[in-house]
Amino acid sequence: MGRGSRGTVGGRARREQIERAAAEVLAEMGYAASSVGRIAERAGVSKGVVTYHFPSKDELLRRVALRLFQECSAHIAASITGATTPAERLRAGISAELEFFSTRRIEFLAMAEIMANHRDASFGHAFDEVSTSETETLADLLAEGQAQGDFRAFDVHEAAHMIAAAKNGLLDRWASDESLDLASASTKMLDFLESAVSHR
Amino acid sequence: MGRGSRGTVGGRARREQIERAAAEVLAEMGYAASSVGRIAERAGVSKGVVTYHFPSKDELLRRVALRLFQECSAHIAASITGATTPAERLRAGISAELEFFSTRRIEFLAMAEIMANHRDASFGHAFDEVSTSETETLADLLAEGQAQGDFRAFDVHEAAHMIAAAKNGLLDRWASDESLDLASASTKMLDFLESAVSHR
Amino acid sequence: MGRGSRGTVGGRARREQIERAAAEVLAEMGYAASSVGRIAERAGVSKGVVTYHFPSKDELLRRVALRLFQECSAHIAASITGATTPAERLRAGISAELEFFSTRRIEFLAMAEIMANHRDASFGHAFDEVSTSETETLADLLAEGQAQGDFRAFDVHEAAHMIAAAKNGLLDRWASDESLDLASASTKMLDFLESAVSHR
Amino acid sequence: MGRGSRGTVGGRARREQIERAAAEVLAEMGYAASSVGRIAERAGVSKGVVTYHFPSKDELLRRVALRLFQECSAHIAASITGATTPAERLRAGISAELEFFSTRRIEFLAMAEIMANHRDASFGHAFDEVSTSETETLADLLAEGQAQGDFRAFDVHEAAHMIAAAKNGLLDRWASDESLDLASASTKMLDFLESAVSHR
DNA sequence: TATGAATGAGAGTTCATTCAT
DNA sequence: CATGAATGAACTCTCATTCAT
Repeated sequence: MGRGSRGTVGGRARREQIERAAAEVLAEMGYAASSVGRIAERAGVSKGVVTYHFPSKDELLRRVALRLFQECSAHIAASITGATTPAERLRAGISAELEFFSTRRIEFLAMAEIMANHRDASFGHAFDEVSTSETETLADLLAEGQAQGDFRAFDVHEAAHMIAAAKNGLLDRWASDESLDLASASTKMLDFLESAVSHR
Repeated sequence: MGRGSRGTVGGRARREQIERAAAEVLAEMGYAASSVGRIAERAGVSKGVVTYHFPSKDELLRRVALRLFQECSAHIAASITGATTPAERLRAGISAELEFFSTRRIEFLAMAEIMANHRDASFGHAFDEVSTSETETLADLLAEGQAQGDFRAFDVHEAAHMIAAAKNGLLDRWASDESLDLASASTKMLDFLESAVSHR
Repeated sequence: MGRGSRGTVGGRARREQIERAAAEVLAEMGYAASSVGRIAERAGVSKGVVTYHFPSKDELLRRVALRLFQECSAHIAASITGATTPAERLRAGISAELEFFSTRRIEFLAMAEIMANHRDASFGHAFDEVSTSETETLADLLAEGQAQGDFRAFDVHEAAHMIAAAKNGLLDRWASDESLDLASASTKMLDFLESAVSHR
Repeated sequence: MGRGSRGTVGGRARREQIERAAAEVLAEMGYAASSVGRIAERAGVSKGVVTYHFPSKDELLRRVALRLFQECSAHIAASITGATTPAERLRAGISAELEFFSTRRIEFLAMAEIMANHRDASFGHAFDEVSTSETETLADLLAEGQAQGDFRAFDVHEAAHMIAAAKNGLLDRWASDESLDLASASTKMLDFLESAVSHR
């Protein structure tokens, strides 16, 4: 603000256009090949535009990844509303995440590239925190289920990590194999997990 | 005669030294920062030495990753010997893998960097195949357990993927948090998994 | 937009400046010593500028050589207009070529370096083809002269090769000895050739 | 002498072996790709051997080229003996040269690569001198023929250059087209040249 | 705002040469 | 004599960034 277009309406549109282009290039060509020039070319603008709208390439990538993250979180939160029991909320949350990404494949692949390669101090931490809070939420859910007698006894923290890992593993599989039926695998996984945490 | 120094005694030592240096740089600075120059510097030799002993940077990284892979596989195979029931073999295999990597942290981190970032045709596939065969072995184990009546009914393929994901997730956690008690977490995970697959 | 700066006005000027510098370096220092860095230095710009304006070093050299080639061809074509008899056209064409290069010594030397050293598939062939078509044109001219009774009988193809060789030999001599009087030597050569092909 | 094997019998054999390998590599891969390593590999020896037997790569190449030159000169000299008239000596000399190279294609191609690319002060001059003396010998021959009334009047120096150029042009053609019938083309060329210099 | 132009650092790789063994 | 090892300079090319217009 003050200088440049950051904050104006046209600026926002440009930024989104560039972020979209960045996601496409990342998904198709990988992190190493995702140069500013290539992104600009994909966006149909000159290289300078990218530098103008983003303080740095790192910032651009950070935005691409974080935005998807946030939208996903919002989607999950909305989907959990209405689920009452811990078991339902568990299913709802994981289903929502997988469902969300399944409609945003390119951005998901881009985010994966960024997270895998971006060795930036302040950046990695951001994701670590998100993933930590995700696991904690999960652990709370499991503890609640145990307290209500729905779930059997186990270490809720380790279990939370494992459930998160199972979900991420599924996303990884889907990332390298688009033909994988995410919905079906998701159901199977949730069935397995549910019986793993429940009294039987 | 020939190219490089493959086969000689002094050459082997140098190569190992360079591979060690490469692993250190990869673990500490990440894939992007692991230039040939930096690796040579770390090894205390000139840049040309690296090119002399390895046909290319890719080959060097491939060796670093594959060697650890193979050693790990051998360790697991040796550890499984003696385990008789599917449940025991499951525990033994996963324990062995985690135990193995816990003694080779730097190389593990290096391998993780390489696997995540090396977008090379013939190379990435090599890892895909290994991980596929790992999952298949796991699935076979689960099926055997079901056949023997030790394990309850579930989709063995999905379960195999989930178990592999849980194990990899644990390694990921340990990768970003050295202080994590791998042995303890491993036990908790295996306990959870065991009761998840068993009749109760 | 797009790659490089092809098409803009400022870009064209820079490109010509760089091509000029490349020709100078090639002429003075030879092919092997004509690195991009040296060319940039001679042009008074940074190394990156060269890569910015030309997709590759090969392309730069190709342009330097081909442009001179084309200008020479145009000059010859223009000079032949007005010559009616085969003997006149022969003289006119060869004179025009020698005269043209005599005003472009540096570029000629550069082109010679490039043609001699550029072992590039699609490139070397381009020159082979041009020289082939040159010889064929010459052979046609000789055949026409024979048909009209101006020239005596001889193998037109071999003679065409020989005439071309004589002309190229003269250029070679001039290339290694700037003080050689190209015009005078040219006249003597053409006199000799004329009486060689004519009835006497 | 004193140090090393220069001058010993075994040394001479090694040197010839290396020179042969160098010629092969030059002919097959071109000047730029003819590294010491590649030459050593082709010779079946280690890289150090080359450096041991030759003070430098340049010296090696110089030897490869000059030796062929000298052998060719000797062959020509021998072939001229017995030819009495200038016209016969002209034919004999040129025929001998073409015939000589036709039996030494690889070395000829190597020599051509070296002469085209070797921009070394003292080296280029050596060839310039040889070619100058060749032309002078030719000019003397032509002058002698004119004095004896065998040849018509023309500028002997220019004619000598032209004849040399025609011969070199023929060799150039053969260099880039092995299937060219050197003997037949040579005869046609000599017929043309003979009638060009003779009274008719 | 947007552009093309320019920069300079850094990448991987090749190579002639030197040297200890 | 011969070797493998090592060096360091040079090469082309890519790229994030800066800047005048």
